[in-house]
Amino acid sequence: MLDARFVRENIDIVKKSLENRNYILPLDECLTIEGKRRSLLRESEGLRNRRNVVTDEIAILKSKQQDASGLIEEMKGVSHRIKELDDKIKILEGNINDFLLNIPNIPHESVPVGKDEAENVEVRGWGAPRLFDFEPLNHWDIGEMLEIIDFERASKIAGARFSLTKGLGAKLERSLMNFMLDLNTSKGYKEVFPPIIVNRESMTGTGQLPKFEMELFRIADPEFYLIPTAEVPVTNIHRDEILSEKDLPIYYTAYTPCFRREAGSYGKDVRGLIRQHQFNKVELVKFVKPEDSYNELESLTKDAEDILQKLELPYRVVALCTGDLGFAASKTYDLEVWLPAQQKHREISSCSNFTDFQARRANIRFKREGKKGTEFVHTLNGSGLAIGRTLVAVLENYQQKDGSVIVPEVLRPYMGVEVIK
RNA sequence: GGAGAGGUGGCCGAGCUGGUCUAAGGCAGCCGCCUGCUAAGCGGUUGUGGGGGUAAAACCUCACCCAGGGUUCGAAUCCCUGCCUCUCCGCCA
Repeated sequence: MLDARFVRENIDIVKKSLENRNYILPLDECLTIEGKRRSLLRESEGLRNRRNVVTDEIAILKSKQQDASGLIEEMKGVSHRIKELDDKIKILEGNINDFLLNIPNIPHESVPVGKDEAENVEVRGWGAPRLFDFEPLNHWDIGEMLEIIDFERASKIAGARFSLTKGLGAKLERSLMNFMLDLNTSKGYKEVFPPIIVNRESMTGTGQLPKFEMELFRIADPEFYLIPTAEVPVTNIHRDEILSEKDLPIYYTAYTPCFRREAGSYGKDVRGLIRQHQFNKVELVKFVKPEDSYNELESLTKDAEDILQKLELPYRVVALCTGDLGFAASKTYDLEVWLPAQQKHREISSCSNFTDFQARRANIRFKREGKKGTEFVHTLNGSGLAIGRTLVAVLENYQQKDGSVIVPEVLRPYMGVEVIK
């Protein structure tokens, strides 16, 4: 969410941002409502001031056994008027808030301007795609041949876009999870294991609600939501808190299952593990001081890249353009891993700086030493990494002609074997 | 699921027969004084958000005693609803 005062004082910046993101919102109308709200608020507060004064006078008169009926009559009218004004103000505030909640974050000046993902910019690459002396198979064929992934039974149990790993496949999933958590915690990220169903406030705090309800699994009664990413519970750890400057930066890493409706993606990636309703992911989350957040984005991205490098999987880093940038993000790097069967790079991590956008919604502030007042922290997060897609990348990149799969060096202590066959 | 207790300022804790509560008192923190010494004493000070004001401050003002409604001229205090915490019983991974 943007600050109402920021919007009214920087209307041109906000308009430019919306234009670059291909958004159309009636900003001027919102500003008119905001002006109206402030004038009503002033009237209401003036009357309250009057009432506070007169109420004390009434108390004094009564204690002296004197008549106060005139003042009481007057105050009846004043209180009535205050209530009228407050009702109007509340409606206007609701309108303004709904409006602000639907304004996306402002892209950083370094973000390339572009219409859609075709205009994203490759920043760097790492590793060379392996040369195969045979036709590489899709991961779902490898998985079924080795009997480590079972799509049919998963759809019997739950439905389409669910999967079941077993044997060394299940162990590979668990090994990836442990490897990533161990690596991340060795760099100072604190491991947390949060709730994976959350309330509406948490979803609103990180920006999933109210705009993206259709993408979430919801539990109706009582109302809860399944998290689409650990970003939600982990960022909300500090909702409505005032941190002290010396607490910052705070780094967390968390493994959680993630749940997504994938509404609107019918026909996309229908086979395999790429797009599932339920998948596992290890996430990196940071709370930092405003002046540090863009440097922290670079180091967070490097930390995610390091996982791919240690797994020796080729990838590239892409800076998202304004048209492809997520709602809450001011800047995002996607990591895309090379998948030989598809002959394509596919997203395996998305690292974003949300500046104060989530912090304002979730009310996460900090206090500087020796300074009055509070400021919003900046929040960042990135996958480190999506486990299902990493499993795909390992199977496809490490497959052998005989159908077996070599276990990456760094996973062998976790797997206990060198080859899956 | 049944029975009971409770949610007050950074923390502890009074107030809860409605009106100097602009919330006592204590602790902690900060500033100063005194005292020659890691102690004690004395005085002062301390939150958050909004509106106005200013070059920026100062300053003025409104709101905040879990949240949301209600009663009243006036609510921390009375009434209703919800959320959360704790204790006991039952059930359960």
